[in-house]
Amino acid sequence: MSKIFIAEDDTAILSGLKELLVNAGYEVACITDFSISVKQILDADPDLVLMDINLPGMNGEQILQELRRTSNVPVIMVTSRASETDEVISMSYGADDYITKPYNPTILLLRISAVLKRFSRVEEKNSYRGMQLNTARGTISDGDHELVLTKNEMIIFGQLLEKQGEIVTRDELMTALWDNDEYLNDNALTVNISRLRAKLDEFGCDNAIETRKKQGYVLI
Amino acid sequence: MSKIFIAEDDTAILSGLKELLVNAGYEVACITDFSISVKQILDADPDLVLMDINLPGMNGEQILQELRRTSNVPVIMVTSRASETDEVISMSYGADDYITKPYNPTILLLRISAVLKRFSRVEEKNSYRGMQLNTARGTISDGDHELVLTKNEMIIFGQLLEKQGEIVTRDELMTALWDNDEYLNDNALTVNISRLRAKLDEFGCDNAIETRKKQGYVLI
DNA sequence: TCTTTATCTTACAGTTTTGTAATATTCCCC
DNA sequence: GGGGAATATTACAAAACTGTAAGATAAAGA
Repeated sequence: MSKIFIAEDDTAILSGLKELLVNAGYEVACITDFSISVKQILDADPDLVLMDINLPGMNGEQILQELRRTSNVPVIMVTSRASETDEVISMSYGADDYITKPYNPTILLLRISAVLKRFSRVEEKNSYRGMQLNTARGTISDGDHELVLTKNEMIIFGQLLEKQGEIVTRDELMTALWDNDEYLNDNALTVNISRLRAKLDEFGCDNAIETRKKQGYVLI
Repeated sequence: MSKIFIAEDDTAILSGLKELLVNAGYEVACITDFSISVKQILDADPDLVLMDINLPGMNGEQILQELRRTSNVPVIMVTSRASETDEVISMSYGADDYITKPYNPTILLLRISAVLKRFSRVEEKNSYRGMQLNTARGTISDGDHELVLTKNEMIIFGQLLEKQGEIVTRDELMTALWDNDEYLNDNALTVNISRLRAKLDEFGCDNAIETRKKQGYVLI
């Protein structure tokens, strides 16, 4: 369930939005007092922010600019401006979509779902069987345990994950591993695959990598 | 300079778009014959795709769906449909924005620039001083040479890069490195920083990491 | 079924990575 | 400017990583 933060000071509009989103199955957080701060948003750690461009004190564009310094959370701007150009300008500040008031509930929900889907598309590349892949740390974790992969294992797993369900040839893997400039024993890859499999098995991911003889490997 | 692929079969519209985009400083690629295929787009390797939703043979939504199986390249759909809902539905297929015909040139350019900016925001996190950081491979490359970092070096560099220009405390770094469950010699971090610095220096990035005594480190 | 070829496993050794300790240097604060 | 804490450097040894080789399986084709 995705959490949506609503940055809106008009209580009537706010409660309308809240009801709409809760009924659509979202978790909703909103500003607690009548001044919005970036800290409030960051603390709530939402999956998406719905922000009125006209907020008391600071305007939405400023908030957005400040938010963008530390976060990439998707933001949809709610604007009452008539000019299309103004809307696009607000997007150039880093918003991901915008919608004009008065908004059509169905369209708002569709836009929210589109933005969330677009983002999960970018991020889901880093997950496998519900586990999180942390490329910078070279680990896979399922919340409880963490599997540490070596550099070679990471490269192989990364290649396989990028094309999960599809065949990755041995050549592709060897190029990714050794850049082909130094030709290594053809078996080196086999050994590395074997080691990765052993680790994945031990971690509970049995038979994650399937061999397609004469073709390559597939991450199931 | 960003490369934009135009998937449009109407030659009049196509040449109009082409002129507009080239004048705006973009590099333009387009379909060569009158059937568009996903392969054509992938081969051109564009930074953004501008696609008419009504294409001969296959419709734009199908192309988009197929494209999305192997690529995350941003796509703007050009649609002539009147209903806002239809537009949003096309977005739910994985488009990143849409625009209705007849389009306003200024708005089209603004949208293109917004989408490109949004994407570079997601991706630029992985670059430093014009060099590309490849977390999966554990390397930094400037096109010519490649610097191979060890796991520890990668973790430290990753943390610093994520907050480039801001102070990262020693505690944060130690948590990232060792998760605090095993308390290590406080000096272990210092040594690892020292090693990372040596490598960066050797690679030509002199004084990339500044010490802020009693506060932490900053990646310049 | 038999042969051939692709892939797998295991053990080993060279190399790299990494934490420790001892010592040196830097910089804050009085 | 000097004492002292924070940070750096260096050398070393243990641990982890990785390619090689030799032999074991497994699958495809005849």
